[in-house]
Amino acid sequence: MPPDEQTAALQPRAKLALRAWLEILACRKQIDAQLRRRLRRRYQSTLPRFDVAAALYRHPEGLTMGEVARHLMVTKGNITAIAAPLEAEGIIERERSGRDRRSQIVKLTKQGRRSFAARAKVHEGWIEELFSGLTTDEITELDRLLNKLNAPLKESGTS
Amino acid sequence: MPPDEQTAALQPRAKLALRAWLEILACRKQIDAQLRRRLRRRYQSTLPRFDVAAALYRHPEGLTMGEVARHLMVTKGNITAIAAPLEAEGIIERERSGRDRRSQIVKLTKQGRRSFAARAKVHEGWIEELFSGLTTDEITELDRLLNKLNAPLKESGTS
DNA sequence: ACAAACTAGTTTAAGCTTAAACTTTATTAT
DNA sequence: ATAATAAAGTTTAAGCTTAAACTAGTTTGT
Repeated sequence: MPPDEQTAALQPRAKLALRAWLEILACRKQIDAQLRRRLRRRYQSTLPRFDVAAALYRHPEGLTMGEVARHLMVTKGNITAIAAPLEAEGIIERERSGRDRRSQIVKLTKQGRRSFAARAKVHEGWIEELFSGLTTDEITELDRLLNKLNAPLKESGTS
Repeated sequence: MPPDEQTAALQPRAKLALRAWLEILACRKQIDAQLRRRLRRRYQSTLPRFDVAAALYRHPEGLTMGEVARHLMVTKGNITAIAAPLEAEGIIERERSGRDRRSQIVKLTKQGRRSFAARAKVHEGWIEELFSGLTTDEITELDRLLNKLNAPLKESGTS
């Protein structure tokens, strides 16, 4: 049998998708590495901790541990692990929920809000810098395509 | 000072980029989770091991440990860790390089090539399925945008 | 009331990843 | 030649992440 009849001719779409997937991985890895390095050098902190703080910043009323996990699309056990150092640093605080004694409400402390607000501005600048290769229209289009790609995948949630 | 004059009015581009970045993270996480789960269920294996095998499959002449690390954009220590189980499973083999005795040439074993070829076909099907939300043209455009985003970031390499 | 089923959060074990220190071998400059 | 420098790969410590088992508290069906 001719070796490339099947792989090359019949599946161009699969190859394209594979290329795009590898490119998603590459972009994510590069940007992630940059952000991690900068967070570490400048704040002696990490990206997962930043992400938890970001979720709580957007929800001043507080979130349960499980809600934080859902927002970040990770397991609950992961949040347990990240919350410990954040609490030790005085960034977050937890109180037992009145209505459900298994549950606890996690919030940023006053100090945590102040410190996150400052870091978020800096972080935004980093992102803009890392996206400097694209025009504003291209960024918009990229966001649209990624949203469309992501939409059908959202059904199966992390727990 | 008015609180939103700066953040809202002067930096729409940064907000767009931030949204796109979060969308990259979300897509990557969803697809990654799907692939990991399927590799585990079907082959009792992992994505990092698949990635190492893929790099070696594309280079039948063999690669040094450092070259594998560069292809995968991870540290050399990481490859050391992933190579151990792959070697134990009989997927890869290593031989000391003649010209440089620090170096070693890593290759897929015959069995490793056979097994990877089969898995790669299945994997490609999974990717195509996970990209079913996009048209072929959209996938092409997505790939183009990600390439453009990635290009300037490639300068600073992992080691 | 109360047993069964469920849910919130933690713990555990395993694997991935990095940065930095380290060992061994090569290269370079004198 | 040989000392300084650099490079290949490994090791170590720390942190992230998941899946699965577990604890404690809640809800549901009878």
